[in-house]
Amino acid sequence: MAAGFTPADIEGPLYQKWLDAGYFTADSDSDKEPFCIVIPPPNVTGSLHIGHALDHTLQDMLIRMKRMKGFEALWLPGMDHAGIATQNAVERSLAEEGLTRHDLGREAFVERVWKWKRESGGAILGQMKRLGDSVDWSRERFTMDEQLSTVVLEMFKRLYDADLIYRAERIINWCPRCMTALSDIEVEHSDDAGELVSIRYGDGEHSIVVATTRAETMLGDTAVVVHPDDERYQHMIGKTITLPLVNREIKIIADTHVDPEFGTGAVKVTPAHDINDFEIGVRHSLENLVILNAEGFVANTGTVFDGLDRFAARTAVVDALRAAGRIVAEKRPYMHAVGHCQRCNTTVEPRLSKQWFVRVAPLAKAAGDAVRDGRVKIDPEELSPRYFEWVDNMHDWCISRQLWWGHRIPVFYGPDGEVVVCGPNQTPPAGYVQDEDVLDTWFSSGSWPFSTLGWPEQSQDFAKFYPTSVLVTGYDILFFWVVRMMMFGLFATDGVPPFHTIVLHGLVRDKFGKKMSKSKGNGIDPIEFMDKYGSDALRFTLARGANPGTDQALAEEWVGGSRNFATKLWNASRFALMNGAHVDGELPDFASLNGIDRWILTRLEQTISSVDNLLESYEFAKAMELIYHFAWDDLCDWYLELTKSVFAQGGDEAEKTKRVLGYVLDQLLRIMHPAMPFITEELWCALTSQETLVTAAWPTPRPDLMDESSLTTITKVQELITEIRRFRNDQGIKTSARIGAQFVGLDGSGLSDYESAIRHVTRLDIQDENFSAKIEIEKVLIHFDLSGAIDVPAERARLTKDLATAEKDLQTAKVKLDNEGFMAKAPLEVVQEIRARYQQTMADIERINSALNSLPTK
RNA sequence: GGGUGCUUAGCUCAGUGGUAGAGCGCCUCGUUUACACCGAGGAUGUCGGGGGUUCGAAACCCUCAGCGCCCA
Repeated sequence: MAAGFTPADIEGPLYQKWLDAGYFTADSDSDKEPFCIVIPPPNVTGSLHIGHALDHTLQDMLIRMKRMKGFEALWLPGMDHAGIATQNAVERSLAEEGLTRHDLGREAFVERVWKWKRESGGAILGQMKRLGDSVDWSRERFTMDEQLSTVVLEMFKRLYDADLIYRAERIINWCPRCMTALSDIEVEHSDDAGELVSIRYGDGEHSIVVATTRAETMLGDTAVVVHPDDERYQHMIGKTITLPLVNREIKIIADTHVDPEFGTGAVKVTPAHDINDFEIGVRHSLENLVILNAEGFVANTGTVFDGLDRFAARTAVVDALRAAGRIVAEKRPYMHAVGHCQRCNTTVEPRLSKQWFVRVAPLAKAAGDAVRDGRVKIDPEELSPRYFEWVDNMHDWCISRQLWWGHRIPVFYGPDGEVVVCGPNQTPPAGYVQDEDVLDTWFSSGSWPFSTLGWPEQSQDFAKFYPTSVLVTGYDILFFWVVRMMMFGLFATDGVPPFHTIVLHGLVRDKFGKKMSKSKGNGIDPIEFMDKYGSDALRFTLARGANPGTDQALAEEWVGGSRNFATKLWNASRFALMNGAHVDGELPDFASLNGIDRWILTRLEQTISSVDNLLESYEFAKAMELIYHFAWDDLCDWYLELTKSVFAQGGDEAEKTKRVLGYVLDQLLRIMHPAMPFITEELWCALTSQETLVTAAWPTPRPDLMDESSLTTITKVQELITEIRRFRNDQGIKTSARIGAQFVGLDGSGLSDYESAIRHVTRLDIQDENFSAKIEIEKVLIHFDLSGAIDVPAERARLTKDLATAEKDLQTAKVKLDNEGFMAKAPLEVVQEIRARYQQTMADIERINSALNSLPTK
């Protein structure tokens, strides 16, 4: 084994070895119980960011553990085609050649996108290999694959036939730059500085003041609305008023939707450009005037503003109103929520247009019920209100996208407006023309858990692995994707939810807990960290920070710390092998082992059992914490140190310890493997001379290897050693200096078996002399050979400090025991514990006092 | 505006009724053949403020303050 651990030397070759051996390839023919996770498909244009690294680490941990537990484990990889993002990317490269997609035409453009995908898409797949993802590459899927595209047709047809897809003229979110409709979730809201302008409509008695942040929309106003009970406007309801600049008469209507307390209590209504106004318009049969074209320019108003873009028009309209004396108030900046296109950040325009929609009410209800009645669990449970809030209030889903890259809507229009929807293998009547638009990307990724497994065919994969087991993703895409999979899965497979558990993790933030963003420049590149510290270190750091459903801060130092941990494990294994640790068959008879061996085996059993429980309940951080402390504290700091004297003495005792050490490492590496697959594989193969840890068995409980009493005994040994070290430290004795000492009373403490181990780690030699310095540590009297040079003040300070601590503890216990309420009402168990603590502390105080009194006075 | 979290050591975070914890950082000492990416020892908290429940509260309830997220 190399003296130092260099991740880069082992990671690539090990991953290749795993691929060559086919360990990750699932067998749908096997008798093993299935365990399946489908990957949240990353965007084909994307690369691995730190959020993926976290998401994949957790999924890989579950998959690797289940594989070791003997499940037929399938982790299915793939990507989505990211309609808008991909089309944007290819259009950008076309623009460099001075071309637009229209120059190429639809067919050539789509071919161009495929070419781009082959050459530049899917960079993330190689990065997943760096991370060690144990995905089944033979089953890799892409949402634009032929099979998955067929599923899209099938789903569209079935939903349409079930009256769950319809076409309608509605207000949708329109991106004037991407030139397409967006669904609600593709719009991000932020509080922006805008303006609030109050405008007087009408004159004198017959006038009303309305306020707006979008003055240009007044060109499309078709009404002013007030609350029916608002006394200020009673005389005007039902009349008309003249719209300034346009000189059009618009109605004054009453609707309870208006909040009379807000502003003037009167609201201008632009039904074609605002969702709330649209709904009012429907209730009152108002005319919808579209005053902006697809590019966001004012059009068809017959005013001087035609041809201005919407922001220029806003200024121009306000100027014109001001000139006409119609501006009552102007407030700038006025902070208000503005929607932006998720992909290009352009301000989204609510726009009336004809689109295809999914009628979500019944689907969303089914998705909500599946969680409500417990068929699907959300972990952690505290996040389910967010899920319910969404599914219970979901609006119909606009699925049309005015793009060329994606699944073209399988609807054909006849010469007389007939509508025909074609499923797979169906062709439209002659002369019918297909809808120009494509479907939202989420429409295909909503089918991901079953489309990737071969549905609607009863394929072997589908039969074996559907429903999948758990879905692991960030809580931030609960609405984007998880809800859609739930709706589609329940619909497509007759009420079978696509997974039984949804595991939600949080976001990775910077070291100060701030959200990472391009503008702040505080982003973290996982590849850089893998280069510097190794994949295992990054994975362990992320897993250790993954408390259920909560965000985690990540700093380079933390990853460095995990690298240190990996190195520690490497060195400990090297030490073990150098000392002949090995694994061969069963352990020596447990009862014949010394207390130190029994202790480490007991601690190992406890650790295995807790780690298993924690991983099974998705408590990744806590599991990693236990592993870290068992490996570093129990194994390295104590067990390896205490066994050094055993190895030094050799003989039968040492032979047994070699086997125990080998066993402990073997088991530890197994439970660490899901989190740190590379280093554990390397070390385990060196230790056991076996082929791979990837398919080795996960540890099962071994109550026969537990001895609770060893915990108490070794804790006493540890306390004694710590006290001796403290004494040496306070006395200024060098760690390396060997000094003479005699132990008196080890027998009485039941620690005589450990004398040589204690002497070894505390570097105390036996000398058959009478020493002047006598120090009592714990209950053991230790005579030190300090050549008469004991540092009395230092020792007095040490003991005085101990005394103060003990007295404080005594006081705390005494207060409780003197409290009648406590004695009467506290559980007997607790009372006994406090009583024992009281007696122990009394004894300590006595001991310390006696030690203080025996110190020389000068 | 509606919902929902959070506030514990210098920093980032665990801790759902019984003597306040971890990692990193900090201080002192140290090359004792696994490891200086290390070892040994040490310091550090009116658990956001105020009330209440309880024998006992960081934890449960009320309230105030500050910060965050989601949805309007």
